[in-house]
Amino acid sequence: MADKITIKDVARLSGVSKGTVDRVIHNRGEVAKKSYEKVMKVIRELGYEPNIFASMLASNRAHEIMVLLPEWKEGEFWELSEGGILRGEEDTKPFGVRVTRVGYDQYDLEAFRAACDRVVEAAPDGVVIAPMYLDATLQLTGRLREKGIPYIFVDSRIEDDGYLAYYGMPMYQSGYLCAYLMTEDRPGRDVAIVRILRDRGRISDPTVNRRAGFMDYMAEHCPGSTLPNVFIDPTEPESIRKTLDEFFAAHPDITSIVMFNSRIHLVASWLESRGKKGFRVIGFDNIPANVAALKRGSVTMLITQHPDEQVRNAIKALSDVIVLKKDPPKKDNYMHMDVLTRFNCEYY
Amino acid sequence: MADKITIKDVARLSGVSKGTVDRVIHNRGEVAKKSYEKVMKVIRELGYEPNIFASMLASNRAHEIMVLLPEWKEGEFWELSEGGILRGEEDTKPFGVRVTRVGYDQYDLEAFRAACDRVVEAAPDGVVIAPMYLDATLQLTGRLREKGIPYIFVDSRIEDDGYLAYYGMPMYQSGYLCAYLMTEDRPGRDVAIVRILRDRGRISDPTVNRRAGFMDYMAEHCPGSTLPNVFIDPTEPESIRKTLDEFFAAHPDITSIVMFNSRIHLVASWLESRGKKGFRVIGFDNIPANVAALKRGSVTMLITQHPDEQVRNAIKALSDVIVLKKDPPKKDNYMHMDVLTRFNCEYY
DNA sequence: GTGAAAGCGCTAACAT
DNA sequence: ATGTTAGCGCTTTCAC
Repeated sequence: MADKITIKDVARLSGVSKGTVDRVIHNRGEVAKKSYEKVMKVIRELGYEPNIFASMLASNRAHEIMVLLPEWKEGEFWELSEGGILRGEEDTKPFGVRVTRVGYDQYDLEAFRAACDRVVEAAPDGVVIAPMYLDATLQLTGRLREKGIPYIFVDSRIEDDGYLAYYGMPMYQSGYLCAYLMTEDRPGRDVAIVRILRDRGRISDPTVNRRAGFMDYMAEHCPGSTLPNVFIDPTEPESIRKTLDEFFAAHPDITSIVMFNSRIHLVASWLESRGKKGFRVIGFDNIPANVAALKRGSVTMLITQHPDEQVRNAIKALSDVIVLKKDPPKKDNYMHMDVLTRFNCEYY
Repeated sequence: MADKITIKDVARLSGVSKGTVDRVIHNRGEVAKKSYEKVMKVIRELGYEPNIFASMLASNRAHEIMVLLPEWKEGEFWELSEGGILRGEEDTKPFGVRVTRVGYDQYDLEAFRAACDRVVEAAPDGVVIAPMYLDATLQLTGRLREKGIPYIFVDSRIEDDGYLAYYGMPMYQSGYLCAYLMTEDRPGRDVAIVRILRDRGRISDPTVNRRAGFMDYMAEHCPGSTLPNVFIDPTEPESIRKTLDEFFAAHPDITSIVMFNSRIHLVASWLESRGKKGFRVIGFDNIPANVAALKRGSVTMLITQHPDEQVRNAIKALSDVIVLKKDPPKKDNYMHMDVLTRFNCEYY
């Protein structure tokens, strides 16, 4: 093994027993201040590092990480996170970590609260949270902090400085990038912004910042372009057709289309059904329907967020802190924004 | 802990001692066929899984993974791999794995051979190889196989089916993608292909396939474009200027430039020195000079390969096999090709 | 060919 | 408040 210094050495050199050293290491109290300091000094001088194998073996204790994410139906955005849970599980299983999934209906505040209760009750060793409701999340994190349970945010982040880390996408930047990709090499054109009728309930629309980034880029670089909005209702396929028919009849010159959430495939379907070609269509997130449309050529580019990597990294980071007692990682981690086209989407 | 079945249980139920069970598990021989089968049967029935903590603790043995990569100067392509070594080291250190770097001059066959010898002599538990010379690499892998040492290729791969895995970029596809990005939305134009005078010695030019992908895409989608080549000598700044001056004087209409290796920054510098604007310039690899040019706007896009992730994944995969006795991973792993623009390059 | 036994370094319950 | 001790599950001599 790397280190030869054991708890026994520390005990001998500080003139106490192994038991006392163990108490010091784990802050279990019941130690005279004097011994405590003596032991700490020796540990520092010797550069003692505990042997996690021996530790795990002796304590014979499993750790649990809970992952609090929205439930999903097949093909939806949050399904992408599933792979991250699996990978996170694989990464940390050798350390005796069990990963438990707690789901909730993201449109139902009470469901979110109930899920939070389940988490607090289970008192795991760490929690990964995709925060959906501000107040409820704050209540949760408050209770976790009381219990000394570390938590990491993914997807979005709330104003709460007790979190161990955050893994997410720079939303504003993603909108800025999107505008660049839309207009680079075809400046001066108008762009249709397709939006959906506001989601019920969710406390805040995370795509607001993305839209802001887009608008800012356009204002700076393409001040002449107009950017009409059109609203569709994703739950009403019939109305989508009608709405888009009317909109594009009224704007016959527009050949650039953007959507800031993961529903660009709806636009792609409409374009295909109307036999429209030559559009530049950019959307977000590599959900299966979007990738399929990308491959068919009815979506030009997708900018992706990788909820799977966010979750995987979050689980790994928690495990490192809990099991290996590593120092907390970098707090705010902005993941890469990948540009997918039909010719590189296979590899994500 | 997850499993409650220990070697003791297995021993009891198969009517032998722990010692014998251990011999069976590790194929140490010295076991009567009869006992062997009995033990195996019980292991299977009980679903026994060894406790790696206990195992690591008792054997008290460190593992070593050697990483055989080209040496680099600051800012060069292979410097990017360094981060991957570090991350791989972090990932596997908790398992008692030591990662050792063995460098060689990639332009010197004898240096490569010497590095190979050093690896074989050290007899590590696993090796990561960026194969530079076909024959010498085959000799190395032959010797490793004799010793039962697993190895993983990164960057490129040679015809040798004994490798445990390969992590690399789909070169042909990357050229295809490159052509798409170059011509999408600006079809029909000519493209200048800047190449460097052939590298000394390296057995094969890995960008050959990339160029083939590019040419194929162009032939299929832009048959009218001509694609003149111009050769520069990266070691002679003065000659680069002269060569490009002459070339673009002779081709005044060309505003699209591509390079298939990591030297696109040389073109960017020339464009800047001549005050040329409005070019579409695409190159490969996010080495610092290229990223800087991207940010300055003199390179339009970079397609990146991520040698760091390749190396990191390779180290992790080896460690999993060596320490955790996991099944060998998926053999051929093609990494994502990322499209970098000035607005998302910060996040890689 | 096989079993017995002494650890590996740490934890935790129990003495003191 | 501190020392002692019996394991945790596996590996590895060493006898037989």
